[in-house]
Amino acid sequence: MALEKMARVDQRQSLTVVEIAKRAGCSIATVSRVLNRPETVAIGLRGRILRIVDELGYVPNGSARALRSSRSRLIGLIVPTLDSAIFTRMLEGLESRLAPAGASLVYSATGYDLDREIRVVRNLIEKGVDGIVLVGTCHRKETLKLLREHKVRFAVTYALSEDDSIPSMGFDNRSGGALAANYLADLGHKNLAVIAGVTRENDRASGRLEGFLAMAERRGIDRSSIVVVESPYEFSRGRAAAKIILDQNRHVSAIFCGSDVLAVGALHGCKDAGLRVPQDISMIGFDNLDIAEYLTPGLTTVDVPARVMGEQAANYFLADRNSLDIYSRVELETRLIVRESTAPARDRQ
Amino acid sequence: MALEKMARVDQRQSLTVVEIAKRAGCSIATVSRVLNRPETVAIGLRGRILRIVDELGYVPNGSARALRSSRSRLIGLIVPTLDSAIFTRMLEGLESRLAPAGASLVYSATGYDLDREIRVVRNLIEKGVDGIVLVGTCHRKETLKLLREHKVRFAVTYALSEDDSIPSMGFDNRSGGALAANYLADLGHKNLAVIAGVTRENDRASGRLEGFLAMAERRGIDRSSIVVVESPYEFSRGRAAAKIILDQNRHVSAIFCGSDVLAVGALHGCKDAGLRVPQDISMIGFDNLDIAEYLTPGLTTVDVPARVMGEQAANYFLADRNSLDIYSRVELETRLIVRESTAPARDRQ
DNA sequence: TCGATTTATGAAAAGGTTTACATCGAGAAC
DNA sequence: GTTCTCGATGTAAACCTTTTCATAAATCGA
Repeated sequence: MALEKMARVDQRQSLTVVEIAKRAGCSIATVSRVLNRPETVAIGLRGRILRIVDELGYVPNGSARALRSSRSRLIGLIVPTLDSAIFTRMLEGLESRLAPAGASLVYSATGYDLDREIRVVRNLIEKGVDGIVLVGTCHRKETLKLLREHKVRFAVTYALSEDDSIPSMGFDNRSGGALAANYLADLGHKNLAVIAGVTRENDRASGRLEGFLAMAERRGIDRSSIVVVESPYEFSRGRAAAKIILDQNRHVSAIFCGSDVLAVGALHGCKDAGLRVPQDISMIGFDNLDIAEYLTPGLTTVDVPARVMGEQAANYFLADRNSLDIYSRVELETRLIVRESTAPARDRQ
Repeated sequence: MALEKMARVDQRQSLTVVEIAKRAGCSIATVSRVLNRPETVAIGLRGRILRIVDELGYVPNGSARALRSSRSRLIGLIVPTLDSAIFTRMLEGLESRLAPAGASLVYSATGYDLDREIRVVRNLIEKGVDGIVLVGTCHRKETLKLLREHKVRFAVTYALSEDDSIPSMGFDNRSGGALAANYLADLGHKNLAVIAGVTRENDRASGRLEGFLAMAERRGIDRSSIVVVESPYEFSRGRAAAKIILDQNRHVSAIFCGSDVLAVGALHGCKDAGLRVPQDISMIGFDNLDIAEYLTPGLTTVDVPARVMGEQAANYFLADRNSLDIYSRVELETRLIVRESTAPARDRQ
C-alpha cells in the first residue's frame, strides 16, 4: 500500500508522453504524432489519445520538444526601449499574429546601445529562439555574424535595408522627414528648426533628419540656416531642446521633431517661451502616437505603420522555408497627418 | 581528403560541449562546470576552456540546458494589453532586473479576457517558463490550477492578494480611489462623476471605483448621487463617456477617471462641451503616466508604482527557494500627484 | 609518514521529445 | 493469387546538457 502511494507520487512528478502512451495502449511515437500532425493517425486512436491528454491535463515539455526538433516557437524582439509607445505598437502587432500560431515573444531592450545588442542577441540565441526582430539597419558586425553563424532567421524593422540579404519590413525614414519639410515649405515656412533624435548609430534618427534637410534644400531653404538640435526621446529633453532653439533663434517659425515624444516636450517648450502653437510657431512630430490626436493643439505628425510592421514581421517568421522570399521585404509608407499644430507662416521680423 | 572535408562540415553543423571538451582535452562535465559554476574548476583548465569557448563562439543550447536542469531562465509576463503605457512601465522594470541575471521575458497579452488567459498560461507552461507574472487578483480557477499543478512560480501585480498563498507585489486599488475622492472632497466638490474602467472581472477597476465611492460617502457625499460610467481604456471612450456625463448632468463639478488614458479623453470631452478644466470642472486620473505632466492642463492623478512592481516581481522570481518568503509580498503605496486639472469647487447652480 | 579529508576531474545516466527506419496489414493492380 | 503500394503504427536513436557517483590526486593533522 505504501508502495502504491509512492508510485502514484512518482507519476504525478512529471506526466510525460510515456504515461499517455501507456494509457492509450500505443507507442509514444503515436502520441507525438497526434500532438504534431494529427491527420497522420487513425481517427479512433487519435480521439482516444486526445481524450486522455485532456483528462490528465498533459502539457508537452517545450524544452524537450525544442531540443529534439530545434524549433522553440519563440521569437525574440529586440528594441531600444519600450518607453516610447511606438515600439509597443509593433510589439502588439507581432504578438497578435504570433499567439494564434502558438508562438511566443521574448522581449529584450538595448537602451540604444549596440554593444548591449550583441549580448542580447547571444542570449536570445542561447534561449533557442526561432527568429529575431531587430530595429533599424545599423548594427555591429558581430551581431550579424552571430545571427548568421547560428542560422537564426532575423529581420529588420522601422527601416528598409539596403542590403538585399537582410529581410526588412519597414519604411523609408528619409521620405518621412521629407514629408514634413515639404509640408512646412508649402505653408511658407522659411526659418526652420529640427529637434532630431540622437543620430549617432541610429539610422532612423539620422534618416529622418537627412530627409528633412534634403527636402528643405530642394524647396529652396538654405540647409545651413536650419537649426538642428539632437536629444534623446524624452518629454523633458524635447522641452529643453525647444528652449535652446527659441533662445537662440527667436525668428524660427516651425520645428520638426524626430518623434512625437520630443514634440510633446517641444510644445511645452514653446509655451514656456510664451509662443502659441500654431499661431506663432508650427510643430510637426513623427510616429503618430495615439496621444498625438489628443494633445492641445492636436499634433501634425508623420504616421508610421508600426503595428503593420509587427504583423508583417510575424508573417515572415511564421512562413515556412519555401515561401520565405514572399515575406522577406515589405515596404510600407509614411503619411503626413495634418492636425492643428501647423499653420501657414506669418510674416515676422 | 573528401572525408576530411565532410568531417569539418559536420563540426560546423553544431558546436557542442563535446567539441569544446575535445579541444581542451577534458571531459564534457568539466566544460559544463566551467559554464555554470566556474569556481569549482582549477584556474588553469578553466581559463583554457573559456578561451576555446570564446574563440569558437560557442553558445550553449538553452533547450538542452532547460530540459536537463528544468530551469529555462524564461519568465512569462501576462498582461491585458500594452496599449496603455502603464503595463509597459512594469515590463521595463521587470526586464531591467531580469536581463542582468541572464533571464528573459516572454510577453503575452490577454485582451482582458480571462478565458484567453488560461490558454496563455498553458502555452507559457509548455514553453517551460520558470515563473509567470499576472495582473490583478481575479483569475479563473483553472488558471491557478494549472499554475499549481505544474509547480510554476507565479505572482500577482497591480493589486494585493487577499489569499496569503498567492504572492503579490502591488498596491491597494481602493486606497487609490479613496485618495482621489478625499482630495475632491477637500476641494469642496459635491457633484461627482466617475469614468471607471470596465469593472466586470477586473479587480483593479472595481477596486478603484469602490474605494472612490466609499470615501466619498465617508466625506458626506451621497453615494447614489455620483454618476458612474464604465468604459474601456481608450482615449475615444473617455471622451465619449465625458460627453454622456455632461449631457445628463450639467452640474457635475469633478470627474474621477479610472486611468489616465480615460482622463485624456475626458479632458477633450469637457472641451467639446465648452467647459474649462479646472475652472469649470476638475479632473483626476489614475496611473500617473509620463504624459500626464505634459497635458494641458497638467493632469492631477494617482501615481502607481508600476516600475517598482516589475522590479519587485523580478526579485521574487530571481530569488532562490529559501529566501522566497522575503519577496513574496510587497505592499506599495499610491500617492496623489496634484497638477493643474483640479481646483476648488465653485458654487454653481 | 600514514590515514583521513578535501578537491579536481571523468564516466555515464537522465531529462522528454521527435523522427528515421522498420514492420505489418490491407487494398490495388495485374 | 501474387506482388506492390500505401497507410498506420512501433522501435530505437538522437538532440545537448546537467548532475550523480566514482576515482584520483592533493592536502592535512597527527
